[in-house]
Amino acid sequence: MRWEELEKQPCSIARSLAVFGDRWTLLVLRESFMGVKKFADFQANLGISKTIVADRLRHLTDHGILEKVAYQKNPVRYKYKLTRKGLDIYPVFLSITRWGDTYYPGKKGVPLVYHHKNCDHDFNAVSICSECGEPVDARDVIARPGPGAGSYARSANETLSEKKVG
Amino acid sequence: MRWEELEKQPCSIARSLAVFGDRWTLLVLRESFMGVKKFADFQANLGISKTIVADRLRHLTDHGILEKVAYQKNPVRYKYKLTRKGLDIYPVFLSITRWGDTYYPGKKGVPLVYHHKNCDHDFNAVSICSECGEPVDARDVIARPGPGAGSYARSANETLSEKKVG
DNA sequence: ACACTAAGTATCAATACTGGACTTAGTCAA
DNA sequence: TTGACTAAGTCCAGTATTGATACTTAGTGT
Repeated sequence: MRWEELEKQPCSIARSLAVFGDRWTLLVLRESFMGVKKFADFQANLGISKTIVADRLRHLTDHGILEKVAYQKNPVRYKYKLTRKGLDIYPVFLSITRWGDTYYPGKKGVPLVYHHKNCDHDFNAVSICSECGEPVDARDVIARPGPGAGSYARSANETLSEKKVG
Repeated sequence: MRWEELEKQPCSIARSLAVFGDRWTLLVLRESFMGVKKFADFQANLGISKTIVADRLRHLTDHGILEKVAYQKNPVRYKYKLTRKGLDIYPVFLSITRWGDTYYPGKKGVPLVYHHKNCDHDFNAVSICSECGEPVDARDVIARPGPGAGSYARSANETLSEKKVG
């Protein structure tokens, strides 16, 4: 399977990963969420070559996740800022952070503390069910084909029609 | 920066991505969450070579995310099941799904519908603040160094000490 | 004229991935 | 009792993709 084929799969995970599911793309996004905006800063913080930075920034810009804006003229210089579409990826990073904090906190504790301005508390992110408001556990979820499923075969020794997640 | 260096960074995102932030690893995990357990099914569903499947399953097993269990003897056959540590990655996939459903739902609607057995409703995942219970937006979060931060330099034209996310 | 900066590109070497053959330990069918 | 088949892999060669180094561009400052 190729990268571009991913985009066409009837699966929101595959389609999302086609957009930002690459190692460096995810790290570039992390930098964005940390407030980094300039090409040179992305490169310096990540310690990777300019080729990758340029490629990933272009990719994210093409997909409407970052916006390239000139912040000065003569010579023209650019910054990359998150669009609404990009900001909406934040829950993914909160979830990743939560998992990392839980299983790899380090000897002295977590590396970063996240503070919620609205309620003025340090917090963790919790994934809840939109309907009942309870935290969701993988074992309590069943995935069924939706209206956009189309017909495609998979195998897991059961059909996809009623499959327990996990 | 190399893959292994990622693991040592004082950042839960970097450390988590070192474990599962690879394209194929993420897709293997998706299959796991869809109920796939057997080597041959991972390979068939993903349409990738056995070499990669073997490599990624070993990687996930080594990191305690999947568990390799013999489900029969004579001849011995194995299945790969999610551990608690693995199941706890589920919120990451819920968040990815939510984003994909929002921005790439397809013409006919979402490809998969997720059903919460506990409340018997189809649902979406929402990332909320553990303290106030409100949905978290990237712009409302500030990241500060935590107890495990150590001293390391970054640049974003500001210090890391008080940085708005986004 | 020369050094310097931010933001890139071009070239080529390193790495990751594919596809096929092979392995192992067993079953089933003729 | 040979031959075909299965699941779960390994190994190897060739190809495709990725990434690091050096170069480019368009401007400023001295």
